[in-house]
Amino acid sequence: MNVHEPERRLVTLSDVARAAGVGESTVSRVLRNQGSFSKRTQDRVAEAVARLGYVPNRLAGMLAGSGSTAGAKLVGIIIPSLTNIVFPDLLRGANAALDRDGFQSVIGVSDYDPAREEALIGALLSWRPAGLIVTGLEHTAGARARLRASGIRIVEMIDTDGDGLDIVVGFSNRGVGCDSARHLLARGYRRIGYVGHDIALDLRAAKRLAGFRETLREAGHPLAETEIAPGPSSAAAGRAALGRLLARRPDLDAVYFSNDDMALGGYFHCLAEGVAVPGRLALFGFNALDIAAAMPQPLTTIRTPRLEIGAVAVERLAADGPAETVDLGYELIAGATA
Amino acid sequence: MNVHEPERRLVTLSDVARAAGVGESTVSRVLRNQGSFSKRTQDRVAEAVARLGYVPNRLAGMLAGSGSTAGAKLVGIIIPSLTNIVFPDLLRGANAALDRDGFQSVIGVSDYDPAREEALIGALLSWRPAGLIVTGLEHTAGARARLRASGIRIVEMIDTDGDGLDIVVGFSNRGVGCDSARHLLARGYRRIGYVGHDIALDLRAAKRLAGFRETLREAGHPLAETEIAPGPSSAAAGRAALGRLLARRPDLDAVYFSNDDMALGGYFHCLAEGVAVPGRLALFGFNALDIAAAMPQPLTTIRTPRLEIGAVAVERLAADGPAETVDLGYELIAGATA
DNA sequence: AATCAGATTGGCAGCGCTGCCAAACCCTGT
DNA sequence: ACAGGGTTTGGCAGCGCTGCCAATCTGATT
Repeated sequence: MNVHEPERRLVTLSDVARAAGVGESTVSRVLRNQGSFSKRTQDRVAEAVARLGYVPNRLAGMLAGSGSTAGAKLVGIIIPSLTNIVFPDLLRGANAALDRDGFQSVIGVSDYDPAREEALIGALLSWRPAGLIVTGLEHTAGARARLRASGIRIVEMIDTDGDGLDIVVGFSNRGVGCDSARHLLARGYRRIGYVGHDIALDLRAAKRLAGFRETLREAGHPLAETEIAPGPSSAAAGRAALGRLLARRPDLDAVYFSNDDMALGGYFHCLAEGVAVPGRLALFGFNALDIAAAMPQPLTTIRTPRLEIGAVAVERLAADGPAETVDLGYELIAGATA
Repeated sequence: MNVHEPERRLVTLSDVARAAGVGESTVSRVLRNQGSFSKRTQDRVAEAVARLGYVPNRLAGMLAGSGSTAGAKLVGIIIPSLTNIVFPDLLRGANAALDRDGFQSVIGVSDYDPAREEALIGALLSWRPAGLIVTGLEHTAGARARLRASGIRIVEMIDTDGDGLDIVVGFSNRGVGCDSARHLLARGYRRIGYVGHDIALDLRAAKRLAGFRETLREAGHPLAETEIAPGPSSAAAGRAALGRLLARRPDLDAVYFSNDDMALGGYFHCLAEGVAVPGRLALFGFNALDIAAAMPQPLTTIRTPRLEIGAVAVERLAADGPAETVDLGYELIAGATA
């Protein structure tokens, strides 16, 4: 814009060194509080930093520091979506642990698209992170290859039903489905339906459904009917889908939802249509959203350790233990709807 | 771990150059698809990249590229929270635009703490981003100084009620409060209360309340009573707070909530206690969450252009227009609760 | 065959910081 | 006054990549 602008170069570490009358490495040591230096030097450096408004350049720092022990204090995180509150929760858990350990994070959102995930993996690896946290166990062959070739720590979170590349932190989605089914059976429900969202997008939901279905079948009361809403989960989708399901099968006495969003929508349908819950129809969700607990009748659902998963994922990345699967479990919340 | 491990150095650009039998700068040009090179060279480079599994080092790239025109394709984003779906939505909008323009983002979460925001600004600036997107207009003096000194583009999003540092993208929260009040007045409600969450944390909510309160006062029907739930907004907090409010003032005929989460909780309270909505009590929210539209009676609320705000924020960062305020407006959704 | 503009290409100096190592100091004890 | 062991310090070579510029090559033109 202004041709005469003196092309203000940003303040660099060597500017600080000059201003403080010390060497560059001394400034570097003081700023990282590493190695030894006198109090006097420290004060002079601090003064110069403040006076010049110096902001360290992490890019340069990480570049220079790489290759050696110190390494990058950076982790990449890939989640499939920001819309479902579950994933921001994972980030929240991870963030807390990240801050504690002085790490930074770079985040990628795959929109449930495996190809996009693969691309994101490449993008994040190019930051040379100390580790990568991805969601789920299913990845394209290319993604798997890249992760393996990267040579860094990998954490796959949320799902423990399958083989992981390195560290896996989560719980058994299959188990969730089984336990959900057992609960409904134990309460005496027999004509049970399922309302889900597009399962191609959400492999974990598919695993829950598989466990649920199998448990019902083994008990001799096979899943009576399913209704899949197109697109991602939402209360609106759940409400509409339950409507369609009941239109086809008015005899159902319980419905299992792919998650609480859908279940909440189902509950709204029941309220709107005067379907007594759980007398006439029982509802069962998944995730234990805060909002589900505030309903007039608290939703019966499964609490998943979302924050813990994020936190443990980061911990394991930082530590350098062996490859392993950490099952954080889940908890059935017996609400008033089933 | 393994002492004998050949200290596998990662593949670098010069390895690729050697493998492809071309110069480093040629590889660089091909990879960035910039400058000119022959088809044959391109193929050879592509082959070498694939064979060696080369992953470019962005750190080095950005370091080298800085100082010149090209500059960093990186923006920093600071939001106060991940819990409230509003902020992930902003990220979502920003992400879409970011991808389109080939930018990467680094995200910071301030937990509504101004001091933490200031620290995050420092942390993000050290990535030498092309621009920074922050939330709201209120920052500590130190934060403001750092932003100004950074010399990069700054976007403050969501709130247009005040002076911005550079670019401001959002809507008038004060206006939202005013229009909400006018709507309730127009519908004939006179004994109006307010249910909010900790306002020290959420300056935007405070501005809405101020506009709401003033409009009511001017109309001669001042706000009858307020109830502030401690902590962040949630359905549970809204439900409990409405309970307390009505216990004190059973005569209220309408309640304005700090947002839809709180309003949803309020609605649940009404359902649970048999308070007729809107006959006995009208409810008015803010944000137009998807879930609010799926309620048996759609919530009357205000739709905010969250995705657009994120997208426009990024666009303005990338373009280099003048400092200005972009008001994206909002829309009153007349539901069935008020 | 010589000439010339334009297309391709390679070499190399940094970008700002950290790691390594030698140099300079600072105290003791003798 | 001098050696010996720790504490501070500064110099400088990279980290891997891009920008700049000169060198080389290409094909068409004269």
